[in-house]
Amino acid sequence: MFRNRILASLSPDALAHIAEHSQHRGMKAGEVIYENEAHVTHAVFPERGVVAIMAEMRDGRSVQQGSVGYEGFVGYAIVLGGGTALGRSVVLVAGEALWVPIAAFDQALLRFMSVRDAMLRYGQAHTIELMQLVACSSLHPADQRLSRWLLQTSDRMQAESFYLTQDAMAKTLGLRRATINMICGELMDAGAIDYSRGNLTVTDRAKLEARSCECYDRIRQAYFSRQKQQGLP
Amino acid sequence: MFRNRILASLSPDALAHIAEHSQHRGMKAGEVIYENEAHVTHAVFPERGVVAIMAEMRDGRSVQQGSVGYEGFVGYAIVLGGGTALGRSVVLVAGEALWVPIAAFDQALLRFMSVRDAMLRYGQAHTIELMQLVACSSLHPADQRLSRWLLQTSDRMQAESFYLTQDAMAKTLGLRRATINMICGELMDAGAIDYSRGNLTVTDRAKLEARSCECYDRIRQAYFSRQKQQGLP
DNA sequence: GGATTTATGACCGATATCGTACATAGCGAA
DNA sequence: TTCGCTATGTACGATATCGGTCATAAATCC
Repeated sequence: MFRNRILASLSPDALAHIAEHSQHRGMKAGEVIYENEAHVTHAVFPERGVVAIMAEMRDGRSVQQGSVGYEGFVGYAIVLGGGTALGRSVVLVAGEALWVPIAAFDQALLRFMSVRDAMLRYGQAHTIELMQLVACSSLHPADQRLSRWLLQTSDRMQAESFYLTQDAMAKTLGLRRATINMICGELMDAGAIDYSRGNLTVTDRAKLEARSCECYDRIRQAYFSRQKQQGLP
Repeated sequence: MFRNRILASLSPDALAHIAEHSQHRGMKAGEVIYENEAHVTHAVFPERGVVAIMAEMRDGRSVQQGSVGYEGFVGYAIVLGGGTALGRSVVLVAGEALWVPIAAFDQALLRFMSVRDAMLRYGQAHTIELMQLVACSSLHPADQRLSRWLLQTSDRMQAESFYLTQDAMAKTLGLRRATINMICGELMDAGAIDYSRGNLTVTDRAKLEARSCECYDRIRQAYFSRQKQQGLP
């Protein structure tokens, strides 16, 4: 039914309620969903494609603080009760998403246990991801971080091939394009990826995992293998 | 009554319920509160001192993923419904804390709106902090990060002086002790801090702010902006 | 088909940080 | 007091990454 994993996990009545009030929209690459601290009007559940949450610094440099694909949603601030976006969300790889108005979403949170459970699960995975990313970007060299990030993006795309320029990768990882270029060359020489003018393919996932840091596995586990949860009022 | 800002913000009935079932304990520097993924039995609200949440990598390197002082608590995993610690929490600067058993805490969450509100507020601030730290550790040089971190630690201590070895700072920021030593020298030359054998004093907060990155302000705002200034020294 | 834009590959010197090692000063214990 | 431990200051070469620039190939537009 829904590719989005959170939506797919909801009980039928919750899903019916949400779907009734929502709409499907395409996401074009580069499109900004929310500016940082913008008023959040919808929870956006990607069905396909990847949204990057970006930090933009005063000096113009930027770096990704997290990303969202079919396994999550944009607008976590709603759950935290803030109402303003925690970062700048930009479409990194084009796709489409379900836009759920905040009123319908809040009501669903209130009414359906399956929605609350899903939010707790996502909140936990998301928090673990953020914590691991703090460590990763402090400790791990650029080639390992890029390898990790390519694997994560491939996971979130549920695809081995997608469109991404070196420039986009550089902005995302807070590195220079020249550095990305060099590492991409190494990864191609190693046969881990194939790359040409934005058309990126992960050709050998095992090789890419070998070149990435332990953070990839830890984050993947946070999203894909923690299931025990308890309900919260 | 309570120095801990979360406890201080609770309604009298909630506070009475929590205090009744809890106990005060000292925290010695170096003491481990929870190992990573350990079973969480208490929510720990520091009254004084600072607890660091550490990531430990397979190669033995470590780095701080966040820290907790009088403005927060250790055991956020409880709120997320996980029950297992999200990182390794270690006492960085000695102090004392209120230990609230998980049963009493869950009950308070269920029963008192003020507890739920406090958790949402803290969750939001904590999430913003993590996101900013991801950006900071990707983009900002060691001297700015150390300056930011000293300011944050001073804030969490509500004091200008505290005990911290260069070795502890190095482990915390994921840098070499030699690097810390160099930067501390610069900060002392600039008159921003005073330092000798672990006895650290922030002598000129303004100078330290000037040398730190914008991340300090952003994180401080996340924790302190929607409340009255709570006696920052 | 030619012009323009986009994305790349590559190069330079500069600099921040690393890994390691070693010598010394203060401090507490015996 | 003397000893031993802890914390420090410092030095060296190695390496990763930066900042900036330029040339070129592919794609796109007219």
